[in-house]
Parts: sequence; C-alpha cells; structure tokens
Amino acid sequence: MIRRTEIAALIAHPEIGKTYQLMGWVKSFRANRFIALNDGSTMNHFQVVLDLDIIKEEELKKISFHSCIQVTGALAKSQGSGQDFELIATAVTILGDNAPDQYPLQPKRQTMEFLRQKAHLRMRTNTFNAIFRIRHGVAFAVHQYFNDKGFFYLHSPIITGSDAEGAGEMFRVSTLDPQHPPLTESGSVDFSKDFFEHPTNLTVSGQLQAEIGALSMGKVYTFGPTFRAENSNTPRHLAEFWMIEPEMAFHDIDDNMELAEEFCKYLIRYILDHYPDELAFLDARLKEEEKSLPQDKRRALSLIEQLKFVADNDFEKITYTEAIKILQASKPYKKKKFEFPVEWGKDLQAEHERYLVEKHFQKPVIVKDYPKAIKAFYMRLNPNDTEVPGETVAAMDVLFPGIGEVIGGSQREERLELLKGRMKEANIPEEELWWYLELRQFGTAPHSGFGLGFERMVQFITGMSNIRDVIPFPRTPGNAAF
RNA sequence: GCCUCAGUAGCUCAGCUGGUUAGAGCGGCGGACUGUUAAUCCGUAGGUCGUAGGUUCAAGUCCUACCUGAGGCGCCA
Repeated sequence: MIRRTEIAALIAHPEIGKTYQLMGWVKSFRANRFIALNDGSTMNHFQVVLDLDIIKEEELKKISFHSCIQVTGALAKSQGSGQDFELIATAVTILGDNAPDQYPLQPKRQTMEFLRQKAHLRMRTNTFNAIFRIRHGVAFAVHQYFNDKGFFYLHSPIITGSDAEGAGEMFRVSTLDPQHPPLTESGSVDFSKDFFEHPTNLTVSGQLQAEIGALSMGKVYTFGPTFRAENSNTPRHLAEFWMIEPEMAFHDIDDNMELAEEFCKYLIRYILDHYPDELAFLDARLKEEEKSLPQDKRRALSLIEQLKFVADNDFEKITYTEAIKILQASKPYKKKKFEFPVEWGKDLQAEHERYLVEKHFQKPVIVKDYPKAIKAFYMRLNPNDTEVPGETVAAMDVLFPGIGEVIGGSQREERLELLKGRMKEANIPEEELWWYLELRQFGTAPHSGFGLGFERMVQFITGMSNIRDVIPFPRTPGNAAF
C-alpha cells in the first residue's frame, strides 16, 4: 500500500525510480498529457506526465483547471526544460471534479477586483497563494523576534469597556434587542441591563493594556485584531485589521525608534531569507503589471531590490521641526504644488510624507517630536526647546515608501499630574481611565511603545497596492462577506 | 464623508464625432494532438451594453437620478 507524499517532501528528497502517490489540484493540463500539480506544500507546481498507454480516456476528460486528483507513478528525470523531475503517472483518481462550465477562475490574469468578490476561491491562485504564505511568514517572524528579545506575548482584550482610547470610531458590542432596548427614565438606552452592565466596544488598540503589562513584566507585545468603525475608503485602511503593539518599560523615545527600525528590518530580512520563491513570483508579477505603465510611473527598484535596500540601510531620523524646514525649502512648496499648507503646528499630510520619503530621502523616514496639539493625550511632553516654536511630545511615526505610515508610537507620559492635565485638555474624564492613572500613581516608570499595522507591512513586503488583497477576508465599509 | 473615473459575453477588453443583424482574445462545449510549460490547431454556443427615466427619426454612444466598483483626499495602523 502506497502512502501519499507531500510535494515539498518529494522535492526535498527525490528518489529516481521510486513510486510515489501525490494528491493536489490541477494548475494546468497541457497537450492532454502534462499536469502542473500543486498540493499547497510548496509555492511551485510539480509536473506529472500521464502514461497514455495505461490511463483511460474517460479519466482524462475529467482532468481540468483546479480539479483535484490523486496520481500514482514512478519519479523520473524530466525530459522537458522547465523542471528537474516529473512523475510518470500510471494511475489517476479524480478526487474532486470541477464543473469547468461553471467555474469562474481561469489560468490567466484576472483583476483583483473580480477575485475580491470570490474570496473563497482566490486563495487558489498563484498570487494569493504567495501572499498568504508570506503573511504567515511575517506573523511567525513577529513572534520569533520578540521571543528572542525577551518580550512576553500579552493577550489584550477584544471587547473593551472604555471608550476613551481616542483612536477612532468604535463598533458597539451589545446583546440588547435593537428593536426594543431597555430605556432609562430619561429615555436613553439603559446599558446597565446589557450583558456587561456597561457600554462595550470592540477594541481599537491594545496599547493601554500593554502598558499594564510593561509596568510589571518589563517588555511585552500584543498581536491581535483591532476594529475601527471609520468610514475610510482607501487602499490602506480596513475596518478589521491586525496590529502589533510592543510596550517597554525603561525605554525612552530613542530606544523606541531603534527597536522599531530593527523590528521592521528583521521582518523584511526574514521573508527575504525564507520565502524566495514567493517573492520571486510577486516580483515578476509586478514587473509584468508595470509594463503597461509609462516609465515615470514604474517603481525605481524592483520589489526584491527595494526590500533588500530597506533591510540593509539605516532609516532617516528627523524631528517634526526639521521636516517642516525641509518641506518649506522644497521645490513643490516654492512652486505651490502642495495642496495643504506647510507650517509649524499643522499635521504632515500624505503629500508631505510622500515627498520626504520618496523624493527627498528616498528611504524610510522616522519623524519624531510632533506638536503636542496634534497628538494623543498619553504622549510624553518634551522639555522646552527654545529652537522650537511650540510645545512638543515624544511621538514618532515610521514612514515607508508607497504606503506611508506603517508605525506610530511614542514615549508615554508617566508623570501623573502632567497626564491628568493632558486628559483634561482632551476632555477625557478621569473616571474612564482610573486604572490607567493608577499605573502612574503606584510605582510609575518611564516607558515607550508603538503600533505596527500588520497588513501595511505585508502590503509593503508583497508589493500589493490594495490592503484588501493581503488579508484573507477583508472587512471594509459596506462589505463583510465570507 | 468629499472629489474623480469606470460599469458591453463567464473573464479581460475594443466599439471613432449618435446611424444596418454588437466584435476580439481567453474560458466553456465538440474534435485533433505521445514532450507540453498561461501548450497549440479546427469547429461551435454564448450579450434586454449596471438599473430606472429622459432627449432624438434613431442611444452601447448624449442628459438626469440611483446602484456597484476603483483611484485621490480626510480619519489612522
């Protein structure tokens, strides 16, 4: 009795003349004889050659694009040029017929928009196969990196009670009957009758809970889904996305930036080292796609060249104040090409970030020390600097070419009175975050952390232009299918 | 949420300034093919041109509204 072999295992230890049994999906069927078979164990397809003296014609008829088959035969050196080995199949069993007259996918390029509507089938394509293999690899590398550095994986809650995290609109979580909710005497919904006896939401960030971890275990990170009910319609936003949030005691803003840079480079290097086939496929795909574009719209570096460049070169580190000076001295500013104003105190717009990253420095840039007025309440107030026009906080953003902000982070305000002051300015009631304030009241410590948008990193590494194509089941306004 | 563009066969697209029975490639179906690499070759079916209304002798083509999708911007990761 022959047992099934995974294609990856066969390729790792091929034995010419040995009989193997393979199972997989037909990726192409050429000349009524040659099958490119894939079982998911590797990115690459394996060639099966049918022995036409033995295989019956009615079996042949059922072999079609993406049908599932089992083949048995001896391994041989390939006579063709595209591969080293092939299986000479003397028996074929159809495991899953494919109804080819109804099957929507084709062995040719189809648009991402069409495939998005077929999320249950798109993973069978070479492109999505490569993307989701890499997505797994990045997730694995995240844990590898932090474990090696002595961080602890902290599971922050998905359902949260506080609505003061300030990172965007939230999805309400409730078991109340939406038709007939219990009402208070004043006529508003009585959430004391709800499951948690309090209004609750899906989390927008695990940061505040991560700070609890950092102030006892030293170095922790969260890695989980987060939810934002913003009506954002862009290729860089999802309503449900995964975020990685390390939080470290005794780290200042510069330690924080150093870690962020090292972490980004580690993830990219890990994929370069472990997923060369997938990257080669995506690299070729991008080159093919850009053939139809004019020269100036194409990428300066190929996907793999760009990943190597980012992994091997230092990120540029500047302050917000320096960024404003660079922008005000720039050509587009002088020619009034920027749509939004550039002045100290105003937030950097996408067009400004893009100029700094893609034109001026041509590498990833970390901008720090932003004006206090445009940043969150928990960011640490910087000491006064007479060179700088106003008060700043120890915040930092990591900006990547093509996708913009991939990381946002800060040193946290650990001084109780200053934090209370910032909360008052931001109209956040102290009762909402009493526990967050107690972290400062009892044994406070300087600490820092950042949030990395997981899908944005996967987007950068795979070169995909729309974030909906790097998560298996994207959730966006008006769309939660599958 | 705002702005712009698009919607023609199962898919990817063509259809010029409105004018006979709306085209191609791929895919499907039928057939050929014992060294193919998104195989190739021959034949064939398949479309109320996103929906509703309007202008006109005449609308896939012009106008209006709506629906769906994409891109840009904002919010951010």
